[in-house]
Amino acid sequence: MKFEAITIKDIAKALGLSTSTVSRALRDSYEISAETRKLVLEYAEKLNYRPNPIAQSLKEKRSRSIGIVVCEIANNFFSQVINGIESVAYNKGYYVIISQSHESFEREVANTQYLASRSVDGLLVSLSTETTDLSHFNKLHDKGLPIVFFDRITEEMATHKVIANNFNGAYQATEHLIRSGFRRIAHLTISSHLSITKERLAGYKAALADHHIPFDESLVKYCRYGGLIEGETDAAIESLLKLTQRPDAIVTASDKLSTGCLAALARKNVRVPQDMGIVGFTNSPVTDIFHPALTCIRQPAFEMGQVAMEMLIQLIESKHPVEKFETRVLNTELTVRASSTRP
Amino acid sequence: MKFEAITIKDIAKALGLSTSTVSRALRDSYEISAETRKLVLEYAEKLNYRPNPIAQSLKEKRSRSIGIVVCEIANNFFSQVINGIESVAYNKGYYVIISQSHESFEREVANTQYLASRSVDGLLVSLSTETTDLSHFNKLHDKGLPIVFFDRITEEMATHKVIANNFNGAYQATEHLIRSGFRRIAHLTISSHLSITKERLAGYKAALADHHIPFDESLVKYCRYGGLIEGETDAAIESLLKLTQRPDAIVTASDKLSTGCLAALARKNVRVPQDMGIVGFTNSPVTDIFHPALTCIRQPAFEMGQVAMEMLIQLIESKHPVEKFETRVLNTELTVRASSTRP
DNA sequence: ATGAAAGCGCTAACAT
DNA sequence: ATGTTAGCGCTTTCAT
Repeated sequence: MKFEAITIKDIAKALGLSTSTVSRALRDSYEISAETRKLVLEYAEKLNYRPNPIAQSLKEKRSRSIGIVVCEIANNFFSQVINGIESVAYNKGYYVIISQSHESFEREVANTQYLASRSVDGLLVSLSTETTDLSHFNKLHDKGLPIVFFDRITEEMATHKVIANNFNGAYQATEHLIRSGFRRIAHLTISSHLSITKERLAGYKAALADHHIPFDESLVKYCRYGGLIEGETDAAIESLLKLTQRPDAIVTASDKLSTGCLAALARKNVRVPQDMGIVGFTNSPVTDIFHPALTCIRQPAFEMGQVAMEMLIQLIESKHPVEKFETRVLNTELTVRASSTRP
Repeated sequence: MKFEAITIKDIAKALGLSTSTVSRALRDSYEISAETRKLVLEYAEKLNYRPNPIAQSLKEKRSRSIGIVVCEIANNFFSQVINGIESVAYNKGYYVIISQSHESFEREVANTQYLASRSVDGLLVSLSTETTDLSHFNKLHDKGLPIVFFDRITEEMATHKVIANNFNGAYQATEHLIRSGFRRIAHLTISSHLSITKERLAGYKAALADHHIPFDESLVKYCRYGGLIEGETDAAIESLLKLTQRPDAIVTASDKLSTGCLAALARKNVRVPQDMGIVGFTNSPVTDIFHPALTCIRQPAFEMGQVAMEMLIQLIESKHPVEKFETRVLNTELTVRASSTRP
């Protein structure tokens, strides 16, 4: 009997009404007298009555809460996305439950299951790097659970999606390096089957092609766990530096890879930008105090969260099954700093 | 009828048993025949039956979930604490619901209320900078909801707490600057009534005193929102630089203040460490690539999360009301880098 | 060892 | 306009 919370029953008893009348008054039903409503509302207010969301969920099979499935919150990009999601959710009266997979497929599945069993009204998902099998999402989606994918999306499911313009971002980054005089540009990126990896790789290749620089497979290094694992980035950088034709610049595809790259190069006494130019995808708020200040591609993370949440609410609150799905593509932004400026 | 999830009823019907028998078999009650249990368990397994946690919560008034109340997750320290919490929670079968106050008292209250109404079994709390009134926690605590405070704690409530050794951390930071030859050391810190602020200020003062440096009130600058608000840090740094006796070093008390300070000084063309030494409290994983590399006091954030969660579980699972409370103090770690090294 | 039934807090169909 | 009642999925007391 932990919380002697006030229930509808208490109010009903005190006011000599039935629980249903109280419930209706609280829910602002039309078939209620103004008088009774006022009475109930005032009394409820006085007692600071709060409906028990658990009971509501059990009854209504909905919870006015949504689940987020991401790999990490200790990550500038994702924590900013989450803030965007929350800003919309808060205004619309939805609660947000965050879960982290730590890039583990197994954890992603477990989290998804848990969220579903908690009757979340919808899911906002960015896939883990290990995920190739989508059946845990597909099953729920088929049963009618609204899902919106963001950032790391999949083509296998027909639903709303939001991504940054990764192609353009990588294109811009690469082109900027080329225009700054770099010629042998490497690409340090994440797991090869993530959507963002493919999109960024394509942008990188396109920029090279448009500037008549031949694509060299050996200059693309994949970090399966995006630098999350100890030594992953160092190993990749090491192998780039060992190439007989060492690159003179790197486009890094994620937050952790960008910072990991700067750190690894510093350790190897490779000077940036003199010996190696860098442009990185990152949403770090402190790129300007890096050594050197990091030229970066920034994703509109907060906005992505907002858009994703709005799309999800649209799906949740739509009267009719939504048939037409949209993939919103948000622009990235290049900020030039010292790390890509040829001396 | 979103999730046609299998219920106990379905199993009962299919097996020609009553729901109570099925429930007992599932819960491994002693008063059940081995045969029936086996039958039920196998069938449940086959159908991939999952008990509905919402129904369980409603019934049992517990949820095997705990709530986290923090100001921000887009913060190295807190996201690391959360990871520590999760690591323990996951192993012990607890689910974690994270809420952010964004340093707003109102949001903190709303979040707390929501978590409580969601029947969380306990709360892990780090106070918002605006919070002075603790009645939202006190009411719940009085009703028996276990609460453990971490980092930004309160003396007003008798319960388990975990903090870093903020006094020592600040003492070490200050003493290190003194030993490095700095003499006029400022302290850039957070809201004055936060526990961490007081503890750190005391450590700072003690180090000055022990080294016979007079304490100067004008060298302590408070940022109400810990640098979360635009321009807050800049204004504080500005006012330090305007002093007729300008400081030659600063001890910064938080992540955002440390990075904000470096950025502000760079903008003002104040060279670090030549014109200004810096030691900062921060859990940023990238202090080594800052310009200059930042000497810092690191808090054992992950461990703090683990300890807090263990304490909370102890409270939750204790058969008898816990009477004896503990405040665990975890050691901080000073790492010396360029920002505090007199040239 | 098993079943029947009540009840957690709420909503809604069905009376009146 | 209001009350009665059933039921969401589960656990648990009380019968048998």
